[in-house]
Amino acid sequence: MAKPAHRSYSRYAREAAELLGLMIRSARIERGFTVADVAERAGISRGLVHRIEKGEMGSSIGAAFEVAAIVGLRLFRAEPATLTRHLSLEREKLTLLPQSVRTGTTRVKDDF
Amino acid sequence: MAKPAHRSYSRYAREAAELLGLMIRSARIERGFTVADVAERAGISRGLVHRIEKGEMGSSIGAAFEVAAIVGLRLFRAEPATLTRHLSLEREKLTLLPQSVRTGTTRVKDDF
DNA sequence: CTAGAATGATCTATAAATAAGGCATGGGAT
DNA sequence: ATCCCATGCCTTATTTATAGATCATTCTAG
Repeated sequence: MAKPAHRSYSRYAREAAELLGLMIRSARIERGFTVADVAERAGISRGLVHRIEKGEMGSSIGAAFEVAAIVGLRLFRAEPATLTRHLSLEREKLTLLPQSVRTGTTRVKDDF
Repeated sequence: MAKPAHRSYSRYAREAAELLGLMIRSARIERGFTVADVAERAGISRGLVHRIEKGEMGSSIGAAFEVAAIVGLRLFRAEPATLTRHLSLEREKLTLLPQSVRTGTTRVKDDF
């Protein structure tokens, strides 16, 4: 049973999605692409590109990130060449972290 | 389920999603949250949080961004307080751009 | 102004995501 | 070492997103 409808989202999440959509639209227009252009190159429908640019929360990560890549938008302020490097660093960082979180026990809050 | 779409994604889009997932997982563990904790707070299932952390392309923008917000991850390197400001700037920028793109003419916009 | 084109919005059938639950494994604490 | 519990990974029913078509509107170019 999936959830009954109408999810609630935090303001931050909503604004982040809206900002992503606006940045995608800006980048697309600056590059002279139509919505249909981007849709075809991304292999998705025109309507979906439109919804992504509107920042609708239901669109998939894959579609949104693919569109962002097509219009040349850099996620995480990382160049394509350095994104892989960021990935490696993050993977390495994770191996140093505990692989499961134990609740109940006094969690160390000494973040650094 | 009759037509397996099997979408193809660019390497950049895939890596961006994976990086987002890894950063979410790092932030969650550093804060001492379990997957179940985050799922409950986000109002989604445990499995979905898990898939988001794995960087699966099918998960929704809304779920992923909500989880990111819960674990304290800053999208776009913007603080929550400044995200709204970024939104305003981006909206304003868009009003200065042409509101539709004409394909036929190679518009470079390098007008005089 | 007009014509053509891009955008925005709505509808339906279908494909896919999600929730919920269970189960196996592995890590962390004792 | 044992015991717990978080994680990871399935399956299935249901919900939701998506594709595709269509239409109205708005913008741009001429």
